[in-house]
Amino acid sequence: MAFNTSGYLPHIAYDSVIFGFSGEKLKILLIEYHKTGWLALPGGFVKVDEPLDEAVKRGLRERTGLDQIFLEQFYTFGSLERVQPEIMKKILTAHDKDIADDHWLLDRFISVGYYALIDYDKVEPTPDALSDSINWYGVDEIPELLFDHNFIVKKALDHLRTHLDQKLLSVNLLPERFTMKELQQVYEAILGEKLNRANFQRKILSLGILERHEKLYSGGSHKAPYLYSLKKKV
Amino acid sequence: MAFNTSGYLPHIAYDSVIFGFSGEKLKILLIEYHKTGWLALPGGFVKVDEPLDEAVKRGLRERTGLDQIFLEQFYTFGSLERVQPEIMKKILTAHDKDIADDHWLLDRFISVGYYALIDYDKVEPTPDALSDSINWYGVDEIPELLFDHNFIVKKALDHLRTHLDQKLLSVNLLPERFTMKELQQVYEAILGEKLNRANFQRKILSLGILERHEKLYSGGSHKAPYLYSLKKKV
DNA sequence: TTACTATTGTTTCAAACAGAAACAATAAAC
DNA sequence: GTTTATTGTTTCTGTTTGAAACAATAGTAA
Repeated sequence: MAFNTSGYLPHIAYDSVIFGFSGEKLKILLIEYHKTGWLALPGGFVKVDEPLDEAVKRGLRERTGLDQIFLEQFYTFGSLERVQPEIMKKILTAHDKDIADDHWLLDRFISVGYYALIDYDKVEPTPDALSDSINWYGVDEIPELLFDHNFIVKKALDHLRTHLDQKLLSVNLLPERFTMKELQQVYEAILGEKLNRANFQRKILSLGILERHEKLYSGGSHKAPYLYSLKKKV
Repeated sequence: MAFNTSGYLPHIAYDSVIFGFSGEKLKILLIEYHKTGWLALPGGFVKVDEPLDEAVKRGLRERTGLDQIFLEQFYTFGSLERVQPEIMKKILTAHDKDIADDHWLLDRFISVGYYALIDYDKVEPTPDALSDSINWYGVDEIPELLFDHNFIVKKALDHLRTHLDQKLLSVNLLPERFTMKELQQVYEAILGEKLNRANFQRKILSLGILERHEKLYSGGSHKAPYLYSLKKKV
């Protein structure tokens, strides 16, 4: 075990699965590492005197520019298979860093998985020091990722699907005001199946947590849909 | 940050909420620390080359003597409020250990919460080196616990309640063969409310995952109930 | 102005489900 | 046999859900 003067807790990391909805598809953000072209989830480390949640928010702010976003922890990954110091070493050396064999980043890490739901259109994805680029990928066309990140994405999607309905989680993927059709599209993208329009509207409205606003005249030659927003808490 | 030759990962712990069902009430195991009388969840640490899940199983085996038990991770606790080195120091010194101020156990810990469901009657609770005793406490009469352990118990119960139905989780709290009444009592103890007998039977049987066996003649002067078990997977 | 079209909001109808109560079966005691 | 306590099943009713039809309406085009 290497001594570590980085200011970060050793052995502990987080990975975030950042979901956005593009208008038709559910997507997540992936970073591409310098030179190697390897893809992975955006993640980071926890400062020694920083709450875990706060560390994840910090990383998200740096990556997306967004604050106040929906963020939830879903699982902590602590297997041994996920430990691959050779990979980490290559990433670091590709970035022109000269790394000692006992550098703390080459140690074993246990990683806490978080997922975020954000308004796709409000984001300016920003790479960090180690990554060339950060881009959106549809959840049904995720390429091979480093470490156990494909597994992490799968777990995040599972979690999102089973908790979809609590308090209309999914509105976090839309702008403040949205139409019923947009909301249904988000549901369909997450669940990966078509839903019945009439029943969807009935079910969502029966939750009683949406507020109906003015109509949205889009210019189409048909009835204009209402805009909705989440009811403010009383 | 102190250097650590213990063979355990620093800064990472787990806490386990071990549920058992006594025939009427849902209970959990709590340890009492040497001399101080302080109560806490049984927990432990992860060896440097040990999978997280394995570490928790190991601890459970030592505490309960049981292997092959139902175990699930539910949340990871990483706030700063949970860091209380003074408390940890008192526990260790009460145990006649002379502890340096930079001992690794006094550092900040992030703790992964697991819960286990076990057959109450099969367990011989066993204290560890630091604890005097380990005993059952009804979930509605949990005393004040150390650190954030009351919060951890609450989160575990929440998680158990919302996931109760998946694959009849709760049968893990009963012996292999059980009556419908016993199963209903487990449900009632977990949910904290009475359920309708006829509807419960109908709902559970409609899941189609129980096998019906011979009747259980208890000696009571009334119709004998059937015994059930979980269907083996095909 | 008046059809016409595309889309959205609402209603209807039947099937499935859930909650409460009644009914039926039965093991042991008297 | 009769009685009693408990368990297994059915019936009745009201509610929810799924699929389809119906109604409303914003623009387009004759």
